[in-house]
Amino acid sequence: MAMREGVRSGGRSARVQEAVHQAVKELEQLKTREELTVPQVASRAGVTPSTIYRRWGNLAELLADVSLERLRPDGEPPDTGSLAGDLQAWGEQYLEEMTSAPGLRGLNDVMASADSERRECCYRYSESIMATLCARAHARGEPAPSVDALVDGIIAPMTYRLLYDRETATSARLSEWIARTLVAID
Amino acid sequence: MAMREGVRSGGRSARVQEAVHQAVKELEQLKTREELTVPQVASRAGVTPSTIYRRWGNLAELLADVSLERLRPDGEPPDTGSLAGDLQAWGEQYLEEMTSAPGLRGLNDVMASADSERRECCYRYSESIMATLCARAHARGEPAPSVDALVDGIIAPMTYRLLYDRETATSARLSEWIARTLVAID
DNA sequence: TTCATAAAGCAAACATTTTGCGTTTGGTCG
DNA sequence: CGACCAAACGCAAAATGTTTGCTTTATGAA
Repeated sequence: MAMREGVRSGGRSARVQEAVHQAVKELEQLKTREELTVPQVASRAGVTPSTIYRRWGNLAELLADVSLERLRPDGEPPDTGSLAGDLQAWGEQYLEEMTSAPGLRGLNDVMASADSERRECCYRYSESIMATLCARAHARGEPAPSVDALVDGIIAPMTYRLLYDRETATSARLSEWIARTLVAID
Repeated sequence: MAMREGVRSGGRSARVQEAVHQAVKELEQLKTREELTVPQVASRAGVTPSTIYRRWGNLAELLADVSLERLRPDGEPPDTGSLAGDLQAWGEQYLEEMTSAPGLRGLNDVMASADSERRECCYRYSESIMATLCARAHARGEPAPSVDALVDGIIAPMTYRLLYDRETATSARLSEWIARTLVAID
C-alpha cells in the first residue's frame, strides 16, 4: 500500500543504479569528460545503453547525478571552539576539495545539468552546514550572524570565485570573508 | 604581418559566424534548449553541420559563445549621484535581465560550457562595471570599497542566488548586500 | 503463490557526429 | 596587382550515438 508513484527501490533497479554509478566513477579517472560516452559507461556497467537513456536522459544528467553524491557533505565539520575557527577550518577543506581535479569536475557537472533541482540541492548542503555552525555558536553563547548572512558573506564569494576566477579562491581570502561577515553581526 | 595564430577575421568566415549566431538566436525563441540540434542550426544558417562542428566543437560551446555576447554589458550603467544608488540601479536591472527566460538560459549556457575562459570573461565584465562605479565614486570624493570587495559583497551573492536558489535573488536582498558592503569600508 | 507493472534487454530505425578530400577565399608578400 | 599559402567551407560517406517498439525479467503487494 505504501506504493507511491510506482518507484522501485530495491533489487535489480538498485543494483543497476549502483553499477552505473560505479562505472562512471571508474571511467572518470581514465578519460576526460570529452571522451566519455553513454555506450562506454553502459558497457562497463554491464547494462544496455537504452537503460541509461531511459533512466537518466543523457550523459550530462547522469554525470550530474553521480557528482551530486560526491558533493554531499559526509561528516560533521570539525569543532574548533569558535565560529570563526569553524568557518575557516571547514572552508579550507572545502576549497581544497573543490580546487582538485575531481572536485572541479563535479562542480562543473552539476552546473551543466539542465535540472535546477540539483543546484538547489548543493545550496541546501551549504545552508545546512552553516546552520550547524550557527547552532554551535549559539550553544557556546557566541554571537552569530544569520544563516543567510553566512551564505551571502562566505559561501557566495567562495563559490563565485571557484566558478568564475579559480585562482582567487584561496584560504587567505576566505579569512577576509569570514572577518567581514563576523564583524557585521547586528 | 599582423597575422597571429592564423585566425581569419573578415569575409566569408565572418559571414558564416554571423549567420550561425543569428540562426541560434532565432531558433532559441522557437524551441527549448533540449530540442535544439546542430543540424537544425546549420540548416537555418545555410551552412553544413561539419562547419559548426569544426569551428565550435559541439552545441554546448556554440550556445555558450552566442550567450556570452548577450551577457556583455552594452552601455554605461546609469549615474544616480551616489555609489549606493548606482549599485542598486545597476543591480536591479541586471537581476531583471537574469531572471528573465532568455537571461537565465544565457547564464546556464555559459555555465555548461567546458571552456572556463568564458566564465572568466563574465567575471571580467562584472569587475569592469564595479571599477567604473568605483571610479565615479572617487571622482565625487565619495569613499568607496575596493573592486574586489564589491565583487565579493554584491556580485557574488547575487550570482550565487541566481544560480543556486533563484527565488532569493531579489532587489530587496540587493539593498542589504549593498548596505553591508558599504558600511565595511576600511 | 499469484498478479500487475516498473524496469531492463534487445535490435532495428533514426539522428547526430566525425572524417577525408576537393574547393573556395582571406591575408600576405613578391 | 597577381600569385601563393593556409584557413575555412562544402560535400558525402562512415562511424557513432540515441530513440523506440516490443519482449522479458523480476519487484512489491495482495
